[in-house]
Amino acid sequence: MSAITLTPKALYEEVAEQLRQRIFRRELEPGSWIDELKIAEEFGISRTPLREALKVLAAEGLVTMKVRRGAYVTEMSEKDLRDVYHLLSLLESDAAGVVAERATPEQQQTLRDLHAELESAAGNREAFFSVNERFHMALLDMADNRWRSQMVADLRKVMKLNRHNSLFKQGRIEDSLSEHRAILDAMLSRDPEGTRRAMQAHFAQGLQAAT
Amino acid sequence: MSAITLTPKALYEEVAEQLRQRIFRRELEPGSWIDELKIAEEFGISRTPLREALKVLAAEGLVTMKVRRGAYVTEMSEKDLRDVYHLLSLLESDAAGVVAERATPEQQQTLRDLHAELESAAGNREAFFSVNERFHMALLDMADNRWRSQMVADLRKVMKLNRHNSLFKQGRIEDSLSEHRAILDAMLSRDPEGTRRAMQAHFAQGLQAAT
DNA sequence: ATTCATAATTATTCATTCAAAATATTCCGC
DNA sequence: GCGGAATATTTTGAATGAATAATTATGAAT
Repeated sequence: MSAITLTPKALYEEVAEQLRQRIFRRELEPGSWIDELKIAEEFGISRTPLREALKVLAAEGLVTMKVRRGAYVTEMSEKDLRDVYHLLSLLESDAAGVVAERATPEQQQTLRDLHAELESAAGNREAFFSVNERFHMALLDMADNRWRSQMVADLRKVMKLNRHNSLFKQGRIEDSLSEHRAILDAMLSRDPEGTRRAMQAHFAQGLQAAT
Repeated sequence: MSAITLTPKALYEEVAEQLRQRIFRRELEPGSWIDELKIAEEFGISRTPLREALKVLAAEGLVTMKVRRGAYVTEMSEKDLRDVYHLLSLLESDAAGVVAERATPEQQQTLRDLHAELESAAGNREAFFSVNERFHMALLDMADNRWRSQMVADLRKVMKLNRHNSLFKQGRIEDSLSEHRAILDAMLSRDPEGTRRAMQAHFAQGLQAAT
């Protein structure tokens, strides 16, 4: 009957995801060296799939490979943070503009629903963060450009390297919500330029809060 | 005296570059399967560094990994071509705007020089293509955002997968030159908005010629 | 004759082994 | 006691080998 799930993903993919989680949880700190032997032993695997996973993470920007000296968790400077924010703002505002132009009524409803979910999650930091991410990713999907979606996904990953990852300081959740409302309003009015501006304002505020 | 061996790059990096060349030369066709054994034998290496190189190329988007099926050269649809062009336009026009705002007199001179070189290379397709790439990359460098530079470099690589890679049909070189002139003029006048518009026009024309 | 199942072959994926390089430690000399 | 060189240990990088999974082909049954 049920799927025995024979190798849904390759081992190196699984390992890559596990490593991401460890990095995001700061169990592996930015700037620190990644001990291949130790990690391989902890995971109960050999070094080969681990090394392949590290190459994937290096391509994403999460780790940095130094020749003959192994892998290091990427360190984000203040400038890196600003630069990545700038790109996210550029890419996501563009995507939002596209969606404002082309969204079907069903897609508009989906966004309304997600926003409602976001409003009701305002009390819970974790839930808010999670729904927020879903909202942004849904938008990206609707904009229908797999290359942009991939880039944004990668940039959002490296963003998580920053210790001020908690984008949400005092009152930031309320501000973020009202910014989201502005984005949604412009989008539902099919106002691409207004949507882009609103999204850019959202990111500008986010950067402000993160630094 | 001289450098004896000096491993400047890791083997898998070398292999990745070799594979890129083969893909760009269409010795490995889009959609075709990459035979690990065969390639490893041709390069005289083992499968291990080759597999690591393939992971890097997969992250760049040049090859696509299928679970338990190996690596395939990525196929670019017409839509993919348009989507990638759209992103290059977005990212490079943004970069050009930044340079228009912040370029030092020395950097402005460098761009003038590169443009002059481009004008004089107008007769030679290969040379023109090469200088053109140098111009765009110099601009990216000056815009000083390593994340954007990396993304643009990757996107430009996947662009080369397209058979209409010859961005330059009849008369395209002359048009391209005049577009470049417009970009440069706006940039030297420190007109960010005009520079962005000129760069976007340049890419719109490029897409037109490529489809 | 066609379809389904099983077996065999082929290729990917992971582990183990080996070699080379870099760093750290120790020993000897000044 | 300090500094430098040599050796040893640690660690990355590459190769080979073993095992698993998938596809294809063949055979049998309906």
